[in-house]
Amino acid sequence: MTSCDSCLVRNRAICAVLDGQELQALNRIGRTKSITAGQALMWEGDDSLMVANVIDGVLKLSTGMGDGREQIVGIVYPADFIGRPFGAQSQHTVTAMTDARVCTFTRSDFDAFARQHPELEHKLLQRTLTELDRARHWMLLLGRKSAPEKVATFLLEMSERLVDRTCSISNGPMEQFTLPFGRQQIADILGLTIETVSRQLTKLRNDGYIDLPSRRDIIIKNRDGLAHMAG
Amino acid sequence: MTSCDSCLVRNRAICAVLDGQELQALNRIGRTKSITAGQALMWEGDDSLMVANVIDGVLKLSTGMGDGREQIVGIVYPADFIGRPFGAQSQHTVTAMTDARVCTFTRSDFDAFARQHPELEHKLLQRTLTELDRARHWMLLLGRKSAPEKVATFLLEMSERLVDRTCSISNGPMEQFTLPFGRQQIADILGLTIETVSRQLTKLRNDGYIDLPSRRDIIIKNRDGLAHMAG
DNA sequence: CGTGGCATTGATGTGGCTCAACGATAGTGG
DNA sequence: CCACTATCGTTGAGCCACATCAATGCCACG
Repeated sequence: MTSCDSCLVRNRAICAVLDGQELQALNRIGRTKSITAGQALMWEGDDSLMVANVIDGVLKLSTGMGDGREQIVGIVYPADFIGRPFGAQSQHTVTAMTDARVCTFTRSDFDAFARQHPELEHKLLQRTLTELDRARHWMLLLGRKSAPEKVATFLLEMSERLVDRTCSISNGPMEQFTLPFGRQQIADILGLTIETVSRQLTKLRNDGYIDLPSRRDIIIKNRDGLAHMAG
Repeated sequence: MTSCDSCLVRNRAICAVLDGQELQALNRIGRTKSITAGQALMWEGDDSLMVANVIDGVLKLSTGMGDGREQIVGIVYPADFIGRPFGAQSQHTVTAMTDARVCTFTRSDFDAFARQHPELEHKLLQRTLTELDRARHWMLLLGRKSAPEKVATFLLEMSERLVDRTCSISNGPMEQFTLPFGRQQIADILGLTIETVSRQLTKLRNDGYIDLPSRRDIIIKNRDGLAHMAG
């Protein structure tokens, strides 16, 4: 049995506010689960039956439109929380973009536990407020930014969010990183087509703002330039 | 002095979970404030110094881009909560779209009160989760829908949200309603230009989906048709 | 050495933006 | 009460950014 004590995200997930005894209780109702890249964990419109903490890996939240059109509405990293507590339905699909491990709870178990632990609810509230701010800020990008602005914003955002948090030595954004997803998914994040994303990236490379050593690797060569372009 | 007992939104705002005594305590730290249409209540980037409940009126949450580009990221109705508790900065501007009344608290007062009343925090958490779902769903519209789909979706959404909640007799969407804002603001909600909004509306009128008796009034004549068009 | 799944690149089309003129409506002051 | 004006909305013409359609290139895999 896996113990919370050895959990990789012990100090960063919402569990961080719990003491040893509370953690034991939470541990009893939790269950770690491994997912392979591409696999979905829950579906838009389904009954909300589970929630989870991400231990390892990157997942996407997405919503779609009958015809194939899809919009990625959130990206979830280790220590983030997924699922919809206190609600009947999942409003979006959760899919692993890399192999991932999550610590799952049935929603009813989690809801009951949370209601008995105000500190946990408070932490969850803080996270949710932050996510709401982030989502709303992304709406500006989707509604008002041009393709070059979108791509530049995206690269900067990624360089900040993909910082390897296990290594707390060098904080601040990274000048070099590997994207956890392909062009189609970048397009689905930015509300563009795959071709436009590709063209914008090669343009940024040709103009000396970035390098593209391989399909999924990015090197930022001119952060200020990108920031200026991001609008 | 205004008392919570006579508050219009007493049973729908987050305060609904508080008992008489708690409400008195909250009443002591709150202050009602009137705002005229067009006036801003807080600004993007400012220190988060106050939070509030909306008693009456409609307000917008918006974020902008240096040049004039603006995106409306939320619309706030009576009984909704505004502001950013437990955080240092307002992430968006709050502006009244109609004359409005709000019940304000300094952020520090509210934060302290909330931390002592888990039921209140729980209610706030539920609201925030719902708002997050709503914001993410709107991202699909902004990122992936065409102009006709956007406008159709907007009209349907408005007909559901503008239901006069003081009159609880006829629930369900309205076939006739008055928008609390003009064309520019519709454009800023949908990520379009004013001209495109205008054209789409007159097209919907010419095709018999809606009527436009005056600038701000909408009559829905073919809800199913609109729903189909919304994608 | 194929084969299949991405990514890039090019050619073409078009939806929505831009720029500009005009019309309607509400508010104002004579 | 009506002319005057400011504001807002509509309509038209033209254009451009991004989508679409199509071909080619690049690896990683068996």
